Amino acid sequence: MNFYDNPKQNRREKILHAALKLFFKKGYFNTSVHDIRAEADVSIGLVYRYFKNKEKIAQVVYAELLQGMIDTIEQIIADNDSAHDSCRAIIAYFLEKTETFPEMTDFLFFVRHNEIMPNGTPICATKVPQIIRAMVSKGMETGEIRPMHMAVATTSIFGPTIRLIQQRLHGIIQVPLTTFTDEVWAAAWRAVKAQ
Amino acid sequence: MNFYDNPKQNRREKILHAALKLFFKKGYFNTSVHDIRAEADVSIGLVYRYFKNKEKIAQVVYAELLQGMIDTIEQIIADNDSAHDSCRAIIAYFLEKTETFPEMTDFLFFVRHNEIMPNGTPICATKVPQIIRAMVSKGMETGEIRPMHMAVATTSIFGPTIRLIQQRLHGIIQVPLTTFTDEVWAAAWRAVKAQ
DNA sequence: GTCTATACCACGATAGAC
DNA sequence: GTCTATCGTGGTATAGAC
Repeated sequence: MNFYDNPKQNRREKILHAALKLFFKKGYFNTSVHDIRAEADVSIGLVYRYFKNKEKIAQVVYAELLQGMIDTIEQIIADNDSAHDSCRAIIAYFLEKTETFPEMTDFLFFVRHNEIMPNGTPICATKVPQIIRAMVSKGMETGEIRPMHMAVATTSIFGPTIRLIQQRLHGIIQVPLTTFTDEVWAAAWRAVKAQ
Repeated sequence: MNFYDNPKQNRREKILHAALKLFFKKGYFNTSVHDIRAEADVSIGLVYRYFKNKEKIAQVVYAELLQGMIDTIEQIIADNDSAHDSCRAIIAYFLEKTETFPEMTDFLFFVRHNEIMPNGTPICATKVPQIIRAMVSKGMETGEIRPMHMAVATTSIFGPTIRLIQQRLHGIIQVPLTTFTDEVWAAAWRAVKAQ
């Protein structure tokens, strides 16, 4: 159980919640530890009792969000036996999460981790691309997906979805992304499916 | 003539050059005005003589980079008479620019403008999407592109390219993106072309 | 136009009581 | 575990000489 879906809310989780909320709203560098303290309604001393410094807060937020995404993606891949079905389910998950929990997709896809966490990320940021590549690679071997560069295949499948999310978070798109799930999936699949 | 392709380099342009270089390397918030001063080899007083504050520097950098991109895209659209050709040329331009001038695509596509420029962007950030939409819209009317939601069409065409750029800038992709131009274009076109 | 010196303050982080 | 009070630094911005 991660901090972001814990209704009990002990103080440590309240701090993480407050931090993510403010990072999303104002950005990491425009958010002071005092802001987090106030939002979480605890004292400044307590924040530093639980977390060594501000960067560490971001690292923990990041690690837990990422783990949640990895778990979901791995579960999806385990539950589906074609690349086709796995990809479709992952796209649906990304779009739906952006509507219900935009802080998550924003933080994982668009926050500049190198800038806010110069001292190495605990979990390798390339874990998700790795899992995705393995799944797509298998899809190519079985003949579902046409032979192409791995980088082109993965970005052709997920790039449109991620760009939709970016535009939605920027306010360029004003309707729920779930409206587009079927259509964006169909287009992505046309791009990569074997002839 | 914009600051970034001016070989003469008067002092104002040197400051803008230095700022963009450091924003790309360390990020806006990790770059102090003193850093910019040192990189441009001018005094701190001079920086503040030319620019009201740090945010203003970012605004000018942004406005000039964006204008350069808008000019190029408009030129491409004027030079080509099908959406097919225009899109291909724009994708080639994005990929090539990322190799020769990564600071540009990084700043325009992935910098969080709301965070570093809370006081309104001078040029509307949505100008490029507008131009793109008009061009794609025309392509739909002429029957080149299949009828679909505009947001899905544009992201299906350019999303893969933009995601490739993001991964390249993050070091996930280690070969020049121009390697993929033909392949990523072909895939994007399969996604949207009329049956 | 260009420089040096410095004011000012917000913020990250710590000390230490309870 | 939780709090209040406070320190020190780094960074934005200005003053004012040349």
